[in-house]
Amino acid sequence: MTKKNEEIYLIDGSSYIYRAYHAMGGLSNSKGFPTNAIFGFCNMLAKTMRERAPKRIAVIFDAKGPNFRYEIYPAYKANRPPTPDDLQIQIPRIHEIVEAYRIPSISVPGFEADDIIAALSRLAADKGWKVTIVSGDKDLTQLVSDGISMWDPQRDVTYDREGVSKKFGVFPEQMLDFLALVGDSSDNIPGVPGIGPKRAIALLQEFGSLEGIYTNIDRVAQKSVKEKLVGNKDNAFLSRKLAELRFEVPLPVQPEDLVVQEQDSEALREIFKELEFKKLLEELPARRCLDFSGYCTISTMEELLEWVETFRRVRRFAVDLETTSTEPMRAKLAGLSFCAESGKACYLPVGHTQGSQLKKDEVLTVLRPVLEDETIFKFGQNIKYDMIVLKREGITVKGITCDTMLASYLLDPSRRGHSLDDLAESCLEHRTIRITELIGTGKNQILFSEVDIENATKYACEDAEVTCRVAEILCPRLETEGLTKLMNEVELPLIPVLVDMEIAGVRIDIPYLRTLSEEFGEMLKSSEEAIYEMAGEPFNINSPKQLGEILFKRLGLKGVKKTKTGLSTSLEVLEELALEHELPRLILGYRSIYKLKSTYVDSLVNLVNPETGRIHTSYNQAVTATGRLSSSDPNLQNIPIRSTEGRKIRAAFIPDDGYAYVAADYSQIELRLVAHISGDERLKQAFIAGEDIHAITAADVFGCSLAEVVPEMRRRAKEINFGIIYGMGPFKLAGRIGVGLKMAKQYLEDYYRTYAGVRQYMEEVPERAKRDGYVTTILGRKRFLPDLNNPNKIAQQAAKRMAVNTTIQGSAADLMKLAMIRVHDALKKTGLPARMILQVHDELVLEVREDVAREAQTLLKREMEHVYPLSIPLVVDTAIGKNWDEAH
DNA sequence: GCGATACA
DNA sequence: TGTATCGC
Repeated sequence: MTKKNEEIYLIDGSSYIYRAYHAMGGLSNSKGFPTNAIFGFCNMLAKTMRERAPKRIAVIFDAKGPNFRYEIYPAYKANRPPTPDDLQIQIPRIHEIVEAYRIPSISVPGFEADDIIAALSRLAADKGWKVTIVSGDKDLTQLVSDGISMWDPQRDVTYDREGVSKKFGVFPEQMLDFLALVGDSSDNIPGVPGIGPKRAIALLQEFGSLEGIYTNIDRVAQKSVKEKLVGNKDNAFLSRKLAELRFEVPLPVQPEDLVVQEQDSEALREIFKELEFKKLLEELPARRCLDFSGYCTISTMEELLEWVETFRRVRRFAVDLETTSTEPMRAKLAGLSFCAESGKACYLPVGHTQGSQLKKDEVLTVLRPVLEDETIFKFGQNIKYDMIVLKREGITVKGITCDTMLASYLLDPSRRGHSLDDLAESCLEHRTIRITELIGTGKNQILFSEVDIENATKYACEDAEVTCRVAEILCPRLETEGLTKLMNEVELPLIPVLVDMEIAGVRIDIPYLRTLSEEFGEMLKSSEEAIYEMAGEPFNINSPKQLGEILFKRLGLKGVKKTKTGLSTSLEVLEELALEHELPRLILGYRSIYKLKSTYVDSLVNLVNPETGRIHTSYNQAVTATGRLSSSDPNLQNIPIRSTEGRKIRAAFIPDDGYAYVAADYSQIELRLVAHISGDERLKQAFIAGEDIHAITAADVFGCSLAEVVPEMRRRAKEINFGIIYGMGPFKLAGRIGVGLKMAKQYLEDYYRTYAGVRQYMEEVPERAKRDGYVTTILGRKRFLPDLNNPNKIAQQAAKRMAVNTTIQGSAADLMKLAMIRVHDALKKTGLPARMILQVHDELVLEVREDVAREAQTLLKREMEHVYPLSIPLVVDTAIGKNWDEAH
């Protein structure tokens, strides 16, 4: 009896494992457990389940041990190296995952997965079922027929009879003969040596089959081909036997039994969590474990006063604002939510377009004393945002004792994603209501103030409750990890500093930028013309694809360098190519100008806030793995520092009328920290003596006196010093200073001989980190480096460099943050008409009323230099100017 | 040596 | 979603 409309999916498990393993190198979770094969396999499986949702399905694996092919041909797969360890340990997890999906899995001793698939697909096809083989392996296309097709979810292509022919040039029934001729080096199947895919296709198209070829062997025109075929007839037929799939497999199950059951989502959640498969976790059915019944909307003054009483009584609560924008300087307040104890939360709408609400001003008047009372503790998630919005409403929030985003960041700065949604998932195993569920996405997005109050209440109360609960989990964790002090003395006190900086913003010289835009535009135009001229046709220079066409096809330059999705056109490659052709040099110039023009010159104007007339760069405190701040809109860290173009952009940052800039930057803070932390006496002495450190290094490395150091020697020494900080290898160093590899090695050797303390330090840091699992900075900031135990040597080396570099960069970041807090305090105490407006790299910039510029300069230098007691002096260079460039 | 942001 | 360029 044939059943219509029945279908079955047969997944070629083993081949996906190998494919994933080889396609993705180095993937592992934060504990260093390799996950590349599992990841690739899971994605394939998840995609199949998501898009096809088959009722009948099985994953087929190779069985352990030999199979019949070895008996026919002992050398079968002989050249295949044994399964690598880091793949082997992934395999049990893959089986667990298949089990958790409740998908039947099959393997049969003595047979390969391909044979089992062959047998099953024939059985199912005979019943009239539609069979889909899930695989990317061309060997299996020999099974494709009317009822059997093959699908590769990775490339998302389906092969039916025509598809196979189109892709491989032969029909499914010829595939076996094709394989017999071509062989398979990875399985050590010989085929006919000298016959490649092209020739095999031609032969099969002409003679139909292997037998056809050999019965008509005299008609093979090319003599050499004929000789090869004749000489290797046995090989050809042996190869066919090896590639031929067996249908008579003793199957442990029948196709009818291969029914998928409901997946065990909890088991999958556990596994994905451990492996850190974020996207797959996200795809699991949401688990919403918070109870909304204790949530309420505040719509009367009585209710509000009652809540305020509660805040005064319990003396700690979580706050969260709902607004109309993610940019705090543009956001309009829609409402506030609070949570003082788990299970209970309230939403206080003040700016919704519909529904009855209390008046914002009255509400804020009632809330102000509580929010500004520093003895009543507040928790928040990225509370800097809320503080900016509230400060614009005239309220200075005090008493922040926990920011869940920062807590999460301190606990694991390399983790990406410290959003409330992430924390709810990882700390509470709760899937929060997503903002897009309320306001939609893209063009149809509405403002939060337009959301109806009932839904807004659920959303906002949930956020407040999650913040409260997460704070209760993360704060004790900070304590046990020894991070509380860093939190209380650095990260939390830094928040009000950043709040003031972001609110202050910076003035931009718009007319100047317009002329600069024209100037850069002219440069681009002429550069563009020259490029088109040289290329012979106009094209989109910014498209790496089109550029690649021109460079490598049209001009025939050899794109021997890097690839991934085509040939690379990176700086490195273009510089190499510049030796042979002028065009790459022009492209390089074009690119740098274009980037500056588009990301700074033209976009700075768009960032100007219409209300304040200034730009309000946002400083992110929870992004970098080393502890540095990052900035966006605009990203100040990326403005070229030395080039004329970069300086022109900095000149667009100007102080208010009657004000000046005072800029201060730490001189050599990283090398100084190397001296301090490593305790290397010679390096310390150099800094204590206050000498030019690069010149001293030059004298030490090149074995001469300080007076004999010429500029070129100093330049090389400078590169060596950089190399030390960034963990540069001798090869890279050689490239940078333009000497041979041997010479660079010698330099490093000489350096380490002179500064033995530095060498010891650079060796000890990764060792200790390997023991502890993390490195620490001068103020105890941690960064976990699981890759120190990664069997992948490349990843391990990288982690070693990060270990050293993080202690240096991270310590510098610690001190800079401390300095910002000190300077901010000092300015407040002295009441100087000055405010901090920029922080970038190792530099701080104040906007100061002109008449007190010198005073501010002295204060800035003093506070920064005495930020923290060290065994070497910190030196800060300062300058005053009428724009940011001048202040150098 | 990689990171962070921005653009295609 | 991926790649490049600036930075440290």
